Amino acid sequence: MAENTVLDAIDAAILRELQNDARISNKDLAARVNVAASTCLERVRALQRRGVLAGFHADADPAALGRPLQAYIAVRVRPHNRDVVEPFIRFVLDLPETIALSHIAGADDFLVHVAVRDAAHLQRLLLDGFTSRREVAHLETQLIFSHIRKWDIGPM
Amino acid sequence: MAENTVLDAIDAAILRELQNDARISNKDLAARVNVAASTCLERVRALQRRGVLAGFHADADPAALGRPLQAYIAVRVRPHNRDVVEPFIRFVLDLPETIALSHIAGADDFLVHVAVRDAAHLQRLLLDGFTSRREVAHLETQLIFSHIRKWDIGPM
DNA sequence: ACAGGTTCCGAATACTCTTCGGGGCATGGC
DNA sequence: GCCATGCCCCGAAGAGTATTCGGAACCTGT
Repeated sequence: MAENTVLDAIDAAILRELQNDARISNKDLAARVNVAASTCLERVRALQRRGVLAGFHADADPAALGRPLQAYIAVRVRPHNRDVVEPFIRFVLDLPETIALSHIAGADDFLVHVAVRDAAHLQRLLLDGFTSRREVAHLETQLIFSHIRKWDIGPM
Repeated sequence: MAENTVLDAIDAAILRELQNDARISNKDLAARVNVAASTCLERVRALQRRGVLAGFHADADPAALGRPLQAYIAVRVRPHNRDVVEPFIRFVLDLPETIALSHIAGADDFLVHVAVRDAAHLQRLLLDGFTSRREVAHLETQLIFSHIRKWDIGPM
């Protein structure tokens, strides 16, 4: 199988199963995709080597951790150069409220996905965390009613 | 330990380790958090029962799957009522390009996170997938330069 | 102090992981 | 056609791990 082609049927099935349940035993995984356990193990390792499988992560529920409110914060950073942007990224990633951070093209420069306790907590985060920083030129906050992440993405 | 309190130190450590590597063996996990394997196993199951641990998922790299370009699509859906919104959500989640979908409060109604092959693919998705639908009143697309997801979120 | 409840541990069995040698099958050269 | 080569796959078996369960230790309120 060439390195640059899409996945074959077995790899795609392995990917699907592991995205669905990363803690499945290798034996059960092998049974689901109809190969021997040893074959399955080697294919999983190959997928990791190729970078297709980037990692395995437990999904913690922010609400169960006392952070039931989520929001997107769109941020414009001025001036938008490396010396300003890189410390800003580090700052955002160090915030415990941050779940994800995107650097985007458009009117806004960053989209920060946060999970907080309540509206007061969000307000404090915006005022003390963001608007107090000099490089933050503009903020726009959108509450998230619901956020659905599709776990099983595949080749197209 | 009360059900409504935050996690104790051991649970927090288990959560951190499993978010970091969901396929760690129970024995290694127990060693890392300094409890017996049997204790560790029971705590992990309790965290699942309590809903703190919502699942375990392999993280596949969209770029390695031939979809190196990501974007946010902000969508306004009119009329914004249940009969229109629910089919729209199903439609978006069924698209293979979709990675995540947020229902948000603000000028826009939804934020769709997609991964595509290239700009032409994105254009086709927007024109054929979204603007051709009658309930889609407005679209705004932002390319994503980089997207960083923080895997280890914890109690605050 | 003691009863009741909870949490933790370690031993033991059942089960799983992982390695490794070898078989089968496609591909390509001659 | 026929063999050599490389690739993928498999099963066996020892090493390692998961899981259960009985009992010890520890709170906590009376």
